[in-house]
Amino acid sequence: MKTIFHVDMDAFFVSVERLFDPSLIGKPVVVGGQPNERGVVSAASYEARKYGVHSAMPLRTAYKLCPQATFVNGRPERYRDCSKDVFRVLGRFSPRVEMASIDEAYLEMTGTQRLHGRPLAAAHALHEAVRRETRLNCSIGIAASRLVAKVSSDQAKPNGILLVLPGQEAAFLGPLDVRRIPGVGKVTEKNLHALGIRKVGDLARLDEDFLEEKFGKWGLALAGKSRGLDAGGWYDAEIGEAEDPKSISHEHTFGEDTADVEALEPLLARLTEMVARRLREHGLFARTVQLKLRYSDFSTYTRAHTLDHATQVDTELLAEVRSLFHRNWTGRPVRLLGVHAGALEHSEGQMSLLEQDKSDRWRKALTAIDRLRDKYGESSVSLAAGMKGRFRERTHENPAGLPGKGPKPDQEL
DNA sequence: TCTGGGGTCCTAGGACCC
DNA sequence: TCTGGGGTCCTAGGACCC
Repeated sequence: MKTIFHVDMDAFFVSVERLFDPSLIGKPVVVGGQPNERGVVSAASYEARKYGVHSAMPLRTAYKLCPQATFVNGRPERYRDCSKDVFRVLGRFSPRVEMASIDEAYLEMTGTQRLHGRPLAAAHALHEAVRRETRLNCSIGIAASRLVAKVSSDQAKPNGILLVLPGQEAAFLGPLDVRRIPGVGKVTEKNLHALGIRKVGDLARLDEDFLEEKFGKWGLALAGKSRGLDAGGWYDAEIGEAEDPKSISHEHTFGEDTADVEALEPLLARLTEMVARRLREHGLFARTVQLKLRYSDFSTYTRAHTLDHATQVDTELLAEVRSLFHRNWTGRPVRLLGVHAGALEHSEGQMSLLEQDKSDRWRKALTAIDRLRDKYGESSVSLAAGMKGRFRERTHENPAGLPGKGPKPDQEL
């Protein structure tokens, strides 16, 4: 019988912010941005949740519900650093740790009894080690499947530990709302309610054929989940087997919608450069490029193109992105632009010797540029011709968008 | 309510091939 | 040309997660 831990950090972003600013402790805190900004809540403290604030809620709504809350901009680097600290602690409890997101992890604890004791004892030791070494609280769910471990950590919140004994899965899940099952969101919940299915137990009692008829493949998975099974896909994978990403994307919502090409083009270039850079970091090449356009009325369009060879070169990707943009943009004001790379491969695929040589030289040049950007900031080198002299992107390192130390801004290759 | 940004997985239709 | 059927690739969109 397997023993799996699901470790979930409590109000992670809020807790990290409180490490840096203890005056936030005990107060309603909203992480995600300022109340007058476009954006949504990334995390809310328990004090703010009392007023109905929750993650994914528009910031403006959160402000109406809880104007006395302190609104904090998210600082992803901080969260990544803290996440790594947590990961290091977890690594001492099992060689098989998988960060499922920035604030949650699965641990394969099967066969660790001799080293760490029985599951509950190990969980208490882990909880204490995390608290002591990161000053952050977490909740831990223990079960024989990923699914039940995850649901039980959720039930254990905040700051708790919950073990579901093998054989007790159905009894544990039965009384819970269907919404507690990972993968059941607003839409599926509504569809299930329409059929009179409200509790996981209702789901478990149903015939698999009925669920398959109503929901297709998803219905079968649902039947398994209602019984606590890790049926299908990622759930069945071994814990801690790192896989390559399947896609890499960046998108940005403008503070105000714009139809100004002098704003749209440079953003496309910057998003593409960020995507290309991450492709190189992973050693991956993209065969499909996708543009995302969102207009003022929130209508959203994606347009993709598959290349004849995979690439990680900024200019090749940008040429495609720009072409997609100009073929599809209606000229109306744009709310959001996004660049997405998919069909990722480990090499460019078949190429002539000449092309290969060109590609190698590109890779070397771009990798050198990546190092420059590490040193001097994202804005120090740009391939975006559209940016020349007209547009200075503001960056973290260079908040005023001014030319700084190091190489001249907007240097072209 | 006036709706971010990074992902994953699934569906469905059409093109194309055998 | 009135026309089958399966497999695979490509594209667009949507549900869902944190």
